Amino acid sequence: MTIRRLSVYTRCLLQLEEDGVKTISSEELAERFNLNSAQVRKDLAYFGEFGVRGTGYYVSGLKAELQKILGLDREWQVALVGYGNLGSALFHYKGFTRQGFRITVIFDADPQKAGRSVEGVPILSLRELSQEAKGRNLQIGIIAVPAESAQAVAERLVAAGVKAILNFAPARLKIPKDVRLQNVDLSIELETLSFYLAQATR
Amino acid sequence: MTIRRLSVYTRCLLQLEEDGVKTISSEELAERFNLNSAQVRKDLAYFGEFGVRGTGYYVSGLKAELQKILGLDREWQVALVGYGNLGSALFHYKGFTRQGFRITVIFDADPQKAGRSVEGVPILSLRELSQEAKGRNLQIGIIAVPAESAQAVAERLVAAGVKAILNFAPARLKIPKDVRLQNVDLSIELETLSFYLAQATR
DNA sequence: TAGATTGTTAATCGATTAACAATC
DNA sequence: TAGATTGTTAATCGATTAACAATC
Repeated sequence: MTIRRLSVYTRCLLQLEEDGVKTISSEELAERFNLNSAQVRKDLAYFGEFGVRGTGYYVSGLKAELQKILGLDREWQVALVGYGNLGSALFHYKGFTRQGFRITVIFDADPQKAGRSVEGVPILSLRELSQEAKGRNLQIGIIAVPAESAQAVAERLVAAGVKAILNFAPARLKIPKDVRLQNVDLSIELETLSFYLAQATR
Repeated sequence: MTIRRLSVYTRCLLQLEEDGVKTISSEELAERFNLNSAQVRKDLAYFGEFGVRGTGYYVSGLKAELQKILGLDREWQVALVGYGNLGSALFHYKGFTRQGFRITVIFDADPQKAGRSVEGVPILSLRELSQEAKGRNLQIGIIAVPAESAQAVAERLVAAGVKAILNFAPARLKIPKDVRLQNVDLSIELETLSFYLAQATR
């Protein structure tokens, strides 16, 4: 949860910097997100003494620190697996590139797609993932394939040396403990909403 | 958090039912998700006495109860706004329909798309959202448009009577308190991973 | 120095877990 | 009745918040 908040702070600081704001207090920062100022200070202080008593935090300084902590000060090589609607949407989403996430290779099972390339990024055959992925120094894998093939894809990504996986397939992946897995489960999000609606109409 | 877990339990029970399993104990259920059995019992007991001491929970009975609690025993009318790559991916994602979420209308700003229809669902002009949405009894809106237009879309959805919004745009939406908002933020997910990677390589 | 705001300690709150009487 | 497992109370843990000395 702290990390998610750091991510939110960072985006806010980027905006503040653009707006020409030089310093910001924990109080102001907290206000923007309905958080507690003590929580903001604690989140930040955990990673170092970034603030100046009586003044607050220097926007660009803090931004740079947080980017470093979040690993946003470097480029990450990302493999996208699955180039259907979702995969395509993720590939074209500009927010990723802006932050140093570089999708350098795409894999897809469809022979029609494999062999082509989009915006200079090659689409390779899914079956060749294991060989093709090696030597590319991939750190992150994004899984955007149907649930059935997700586990197999995950295993190949792990074999290719990927240490972090973002999974959009509605499947419970089993992967080694040293590989970090982040699931995005659309059904859970929708069901949270329908729970709320169901409660409201009773 | 409890609601998210209920959602997970439900999916598990569906699987168990298919597998012909009749009863399951909180212990077994907990094991599957690395949870504590007391937590499972507490989550369930909060909504009623669904278990049988000495036996556990009847799979199909509990499934039905949870579906009712989560509002999955009825159909929800969903409006999808934005029919780009992401919107299209969401529309074709079968997981939604399976659970009673019916996308009955799509809105898009592109005049090329407006007027067409996909799988019998009309794509209407975004500008007409306010009028067109009325009378359709929409309960849920999914926002899959660029960040710039997200706020305007949200306001129109609210005006059309939508009480729950699932937002994929990287924007902080301001909406009335009685409307439930669920954000899916892809950047935060990726940044959580890059934080982990950055830590690991130090 | 006076005012502002941090970093941090102590207090509070909520969520998770352990333990067990109730009961099938 | 004996064994199993629930629902629930009490204990524990972790995260959030309040308070304040340190200090710019």
